[in-house]
Amino acid sequence: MRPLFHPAIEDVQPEAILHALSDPRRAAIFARITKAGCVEACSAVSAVGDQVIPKSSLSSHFKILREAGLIRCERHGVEMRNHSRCAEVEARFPGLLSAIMNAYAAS
Amino acid sequence: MRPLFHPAIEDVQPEAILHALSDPRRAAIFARITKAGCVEACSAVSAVGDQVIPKSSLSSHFKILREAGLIRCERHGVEMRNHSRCAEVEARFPGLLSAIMNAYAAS
DNA sequence: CCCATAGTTCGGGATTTCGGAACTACTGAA
DNA sequence: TTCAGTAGTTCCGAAATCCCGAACTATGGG
Repeated sequence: MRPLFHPAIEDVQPEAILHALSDPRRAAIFARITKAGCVEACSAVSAVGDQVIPKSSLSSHFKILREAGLIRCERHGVEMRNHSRCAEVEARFPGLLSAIMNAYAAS
Repeated sequence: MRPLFHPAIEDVQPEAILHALSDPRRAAIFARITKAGCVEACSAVSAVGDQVIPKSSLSSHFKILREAGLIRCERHGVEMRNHSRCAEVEARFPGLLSAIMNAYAAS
């Protein structure tokens, strides 16, 4: 399997990050990956709140997060490990991710 | 003319703000309104960069910014005055708007 | 092999966005 | 008061995007 595309941190665009996180389900997925020590399988987040997410939708959510530069995905056997790129993104856009996650937590 | 709808600051949702600002043109419009002492006519931002924005599109951009709680619009004679709600939003979601605007400025 | 599991891709229906044209709201001048 | 001009909104069809079930691919264990 060919390795998945990940943008270099300097190619990461604010609009892509805002678009990715403007969906509360994606924001919740990203928050969970970031909190969970930066490693988790995709299907581990098969539901957000009480809402079940079909796996085709889930797959596209992960793709959007990945292409926005928010997560890094690599296959380990049959499952995927998802690492948060939180630290890299924070270095490039200081305060952005923490402010967004705080805003969701406060709402 | 009936007054335009504006959400109360406590009803403002992070996803609406992120969605509104995930479009670089809307982000540029918001930045301009915020910088320009919080007052400006809609048609004063008829272009962003070298890209002309048709007025029906401009109207919908302003509507999205307004309904997201980012700006306050009121008619004064034939034109509209747009005030940034930046301070209110910063109070509700500390650091959010400044981080977003900095990210755009840095990219 | 064959099966089970984890994700991806495909397809087409629902939703959203875009922008030109027509419309409304307001002002000032004749 | 009527007319003309300016500022924005609404309408509507085309284009783009989102959503999710079904089919498919990739991997590992019997």
